[in-house]
Amino acid sequence: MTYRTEHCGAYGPEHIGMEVDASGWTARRRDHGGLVFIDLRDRSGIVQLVVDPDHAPAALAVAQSVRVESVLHARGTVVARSPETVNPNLPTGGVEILVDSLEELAPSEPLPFQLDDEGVDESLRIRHRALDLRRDELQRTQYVRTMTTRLIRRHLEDRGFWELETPILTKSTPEGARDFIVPARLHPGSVYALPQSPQLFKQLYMMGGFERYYQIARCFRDEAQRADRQLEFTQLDLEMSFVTRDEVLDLTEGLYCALWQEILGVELPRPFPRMSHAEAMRRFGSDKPDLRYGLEIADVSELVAESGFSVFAGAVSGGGVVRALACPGAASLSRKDLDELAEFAKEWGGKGLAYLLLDPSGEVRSPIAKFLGEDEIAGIIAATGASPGDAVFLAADAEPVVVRVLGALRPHLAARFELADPDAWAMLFVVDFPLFGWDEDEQRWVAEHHMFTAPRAEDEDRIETDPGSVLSEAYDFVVNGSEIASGSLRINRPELQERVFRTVGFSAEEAEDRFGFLLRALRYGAPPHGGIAPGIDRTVMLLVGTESIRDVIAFPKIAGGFDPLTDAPSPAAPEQWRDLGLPVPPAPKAGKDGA
RNA sequence: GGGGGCGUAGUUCAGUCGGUUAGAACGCCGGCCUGUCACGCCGGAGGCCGCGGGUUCGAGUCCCGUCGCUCCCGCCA
Repeated sequence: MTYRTEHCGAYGPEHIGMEVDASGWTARRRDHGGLVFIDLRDRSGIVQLVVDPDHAPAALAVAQSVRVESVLHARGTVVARSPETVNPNLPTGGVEILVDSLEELAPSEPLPFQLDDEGVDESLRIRHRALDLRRDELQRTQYVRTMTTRLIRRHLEDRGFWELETPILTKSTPEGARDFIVPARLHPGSVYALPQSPQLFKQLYMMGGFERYYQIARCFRDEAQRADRQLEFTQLDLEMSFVTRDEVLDLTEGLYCALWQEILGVELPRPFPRMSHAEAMRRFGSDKPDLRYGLEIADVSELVAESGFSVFAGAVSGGGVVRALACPGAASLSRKDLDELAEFAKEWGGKGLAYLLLDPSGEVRSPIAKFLGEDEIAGIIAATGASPGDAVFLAADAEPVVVRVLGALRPHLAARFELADPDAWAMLFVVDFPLFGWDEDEQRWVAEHHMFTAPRAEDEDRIETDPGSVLSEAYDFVVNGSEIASGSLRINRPELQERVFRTVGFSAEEAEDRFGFLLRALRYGAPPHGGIAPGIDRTVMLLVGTESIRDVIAFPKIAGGFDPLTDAPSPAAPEQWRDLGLPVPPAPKAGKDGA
């Protein structure tokens, strides 16, 4: 007894004449009354079963009653299809299995949705995820995912990395994202936290002399979800000792070249470009610019400082800037489109959006043209490289506002005018991030990356005197405008770590309380070390070309962190609360549909 | 926490200016059909129009609230 001789998709001419067992799901059934065709499907593909009553009368009754997605086991003979019945759209379409006997191993009820329906509500699909996962698209996606982690392991193992584990129940730390908290039953009032990343443990591995660590690590952040963010997600977490920034970047580059080569057959040009954070912000208004298209931002402050257009002149005299970008083909935008773009700019904090439309004839149309001198208009066109048919958009305000507005406008316009080549790959390392950023709400310096990031050696002496000017050894890996990985060289001397803690406002006691275990380890000789953490989910999203992280996670949560599959999170029983020494909360609000 | 979009049959959707008994496709159920591969043909069942309130002679349609889904902002070291 065997369920299958071959997987469904593996049948071909070489099996003709063979007596075989075939099992799988009923993908489709075509009942001709006297003759029934069944598309039998498994992970590998589809093979057609033919149930002919002249050949196997008993099998016909089974074949006529099975519903789609029922699980079948057939015995029969592989036969060649006659030339006119060959199906060229099916890899196995040259053959079929003439059924001798047919057994329904597990019937399926009528489906809550059809597998090939477009646009089925996602919470319904996730609720029936075992069914949904049978879809070709999700099968392929999970295969790319398994290929990705397999290649990662091979690539890193070949380079001396050890796959090492880190705790899931760990210590809650301040700063950064909200922690998921796990009450500790044996220590009433105390909690564990789920890791936001294995950051400190991998550093301890380096201090423990392990040299090269990696882990396909699940990370947890109790923050709002997004199209590309889940409460729990997977990172390739890696760390190296006695390493320089460029060695980490080279390794990352080599890994991604291997992934793209082996999974997509794409040869990525090396080296990947490296751009300073300051340059990225200045030229593209973003720390993760999409370099598949231009739309580069030009500073025209000097040009319009004395302009008759008071908005421009006023911005410059008030210490702000005027910057512009040219969008190809945008001269044809309607008044309504332009109003919407101005509205878009306001949503991002701008006061509005000025524009010049360059007609194909070369004539310039603009509500503000009458305030601008000929030379100003010519200068703006020259600075942005605008051509006839383009539109130039200008923002005038304080520099951070202008950067923010134009930085948001750039991908918005690129999407509107389909400026990004869908087949292009724009890999980029952004380097030289600031070490600190000023938090307006809390009125203090905060770590831009995280508190364990090393400052550049040449900036170290300004940590106390001018924190905002200190650049760090942090870097991001950006693909097509998405942040795919983030990393840094770490601090490896306790006194430097203490200086950073002080700068972000930690007292010595707080630092000791929160990160005593790190400081303790640093005191006994930490190697220079650094690493990076590429997002596995986002990498797979790129490889399969999806916009939604839920497409690459087998069992994702929907908005609000709810899991329609298991209905998690679910209320804890009163005795569970009591076990934890916690008060029993009031009954939760009414559920779905106000029922 | 805030803003936008969407909630009509099992699924995806249509539903005119507020007006008769809310439609289509697929699926489901029954019948016919021996070469289909999105099989075909005939027939049938299936609706608290998310929920609650309001306006109106009359509400799927307009208004308010609410719940759900979704995208975005905040947030995400």
